[in-house]
Amino acid sequence: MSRHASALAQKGRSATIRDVARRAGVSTATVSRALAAPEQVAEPTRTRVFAAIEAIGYTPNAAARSLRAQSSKMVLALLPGLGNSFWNVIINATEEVLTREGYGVIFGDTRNDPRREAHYDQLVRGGTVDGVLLFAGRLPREGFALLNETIPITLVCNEVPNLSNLPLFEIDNHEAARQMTEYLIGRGHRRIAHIAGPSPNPEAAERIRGYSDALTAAGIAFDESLVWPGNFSFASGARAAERYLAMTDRPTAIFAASDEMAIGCLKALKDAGLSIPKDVSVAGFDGIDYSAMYDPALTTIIQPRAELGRLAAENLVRRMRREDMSDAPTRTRIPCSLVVRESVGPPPARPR
Amino acid sequence: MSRHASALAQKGRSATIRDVARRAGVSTATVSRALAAPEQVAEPTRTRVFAAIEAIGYTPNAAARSLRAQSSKMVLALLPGLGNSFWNVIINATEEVLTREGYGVIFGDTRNDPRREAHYDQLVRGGTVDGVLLFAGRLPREGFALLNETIPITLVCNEVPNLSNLPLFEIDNHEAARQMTEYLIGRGHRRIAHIAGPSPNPEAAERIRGYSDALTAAGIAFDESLVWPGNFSFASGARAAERYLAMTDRPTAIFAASDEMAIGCLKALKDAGLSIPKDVSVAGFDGIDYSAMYDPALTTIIQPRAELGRLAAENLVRRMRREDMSDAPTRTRIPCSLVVRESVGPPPARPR
DNA sequence: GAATGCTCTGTAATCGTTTACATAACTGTA
DNA sequence: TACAGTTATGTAAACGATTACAGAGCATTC
Repeated sequence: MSRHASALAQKGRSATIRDVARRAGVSTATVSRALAAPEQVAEPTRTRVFAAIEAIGYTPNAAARSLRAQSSKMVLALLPGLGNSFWNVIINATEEVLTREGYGVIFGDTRNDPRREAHYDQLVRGGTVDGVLLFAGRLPREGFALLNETIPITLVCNEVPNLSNLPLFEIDNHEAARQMTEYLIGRGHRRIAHIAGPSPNPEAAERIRGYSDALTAAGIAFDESLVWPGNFSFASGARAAERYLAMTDRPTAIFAASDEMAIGCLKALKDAGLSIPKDVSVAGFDGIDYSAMYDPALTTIIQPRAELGRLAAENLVRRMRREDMSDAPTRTRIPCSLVVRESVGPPPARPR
Repeated sequence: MSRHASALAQKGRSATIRDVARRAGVSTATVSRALAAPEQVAEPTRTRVFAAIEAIGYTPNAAARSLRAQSSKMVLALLPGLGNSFWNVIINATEEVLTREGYGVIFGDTRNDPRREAHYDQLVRGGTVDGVLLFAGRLPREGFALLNETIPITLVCNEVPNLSNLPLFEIDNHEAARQMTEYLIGRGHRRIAHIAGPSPNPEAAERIRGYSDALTAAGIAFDESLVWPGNFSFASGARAAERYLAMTDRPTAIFAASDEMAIGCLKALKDAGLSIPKDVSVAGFDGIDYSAMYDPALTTIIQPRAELGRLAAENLVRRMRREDMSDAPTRTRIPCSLVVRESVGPPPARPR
């Protein structure tokens, strides 16, 4: 017996269910059952089986299991940029939930590259994954094979135009942006600029709408020239700062659609010798970890990122397990909060 | 024919190699060969096969392929904390390389949790992955089944005590820390504190050694009470700041073993009313994106993170492909650079 | 004592590929 | 013409699990 085990080890081949069955003196069916439904096998047999498993050091082969069971217990999480710190917490939370529920997670990033898109497409169509968590705003060309609805897909923080019938978890971007703008107005600002997110992004558009609606509600005319383009990056925040500095009739507050842009802008402003919030107020959006560490600490909207990730993952799990077959296009909006810190103050007294 | 295809679609079953073979009027072997080694199948046949594949929309089943080929084309990347911004760039680079080379990546985080460790252990032993990229400093208990050397493992930025015979890619932490300390001394500092990394971490220890060696070389006595504990987090940097503020005989410079600790410290110092670098200098380590955006911008050591990730991934790929069978324990040290920014200045003039 | 039901286990088909081996159809050469 | 050497294809056996079905053994019921 032990000679056999060592022979296995030498061949580099790992133990199979047959080896376990042989050692325990039962059939492979019994071993399989002992693992999947222990209550169905008699106590003495079960003990023998587990002893054999332990002795041989057996782990079921995932490929064989997937093949037979037609399910891989794997999930694909597709992000727009793996390196962005906004996603950190969400990634963590989803990984947490999925691992707990017995799923592995494959993280991916298409970057608009057709070859990468094809790669992830294969993963879906080849049955490597049982479900997809879509963080990426843009869908691989032709909408992926995903659309065939072969496996469940859940959207997180990113509405996807051609996938409007899928469950989506996000905050109310319109409301949050409205709230922040209202707050700025409340502090006395009337000329407020907005550094927007990338234009094809529906969430960015919602934030612009919230900003604009708040202005209108306060009787302030929406001025399109105060909406500056951005793409959520530091660099685009810095570009917005340049724009600001070049102006003669400067706004008294700048509301960025992401913390990274706010910080990029802040840094450029400070480098130009301005003092925040004395000379100009800056507000962010997202509530990434750094927003609290910056000096001045950023007044921003805190997205409950962990909760978003958790809920989306749980939704996906339920659907992969067919527990939740309601295919109603549920759009779940998690409440988020405005946190007042140091980067926003009253507008500077106007020199007359 | 098309009735058949739609029948398939209706059953929800995806097309198999048999369907392709039937449609193209060849055997499954030929289809398989057309895919794996096109030059082995005659031109007209090949065209027919590809036409059939296209028409049916066939993608090989990954589980079946893995089972038969005994390899999954998947890699497990184990990190200490998925959400840490130090890893972002490295994650990106490894994902980039591995995807390009036709591998999928599963990112994981054990968090010292036995259940999670077991989960990842299964992944390795069950053949879900062909190789492991180990970013985590600590190995799952008992050293994982990994140690059986069934599949290649490559270490990144983290020496693992019981895995000293594996290829490792990192910077020269001792040299980098020595260099930074030397720089601080060069700016006139003689009383320099060090916020250390977590104590079991070999890299953290190397940095302490570099710091200490530089002091000694400059004829400054190493003072153990100036080495403060930390764990690479903002919070531990802030705790170090408290310690500093409570001192009567304060050091003139603080050298943190990570940028996050430096920033946490900086923020606490500034909140206490100190001005950096006028009142005290602060240096970081790592060169994360935020280090350049902070105010003052952080003088730090820039780790070539993308290169580290790329090299490690390429090394792993070679070994998974058996192209590089040299099992020599190669420790590759990538050079890194000190970048001078704003957070370090000369020591303040001493009041006498 | 036969019929019925229950619990436990085994037999063998199946999942969808890959690939060793066999075969067939050529080409070229002696 | 026969034989060897190519080249292109097919046949069928794996890979390692799960599971429908069947059967054995035993207790219960009429």
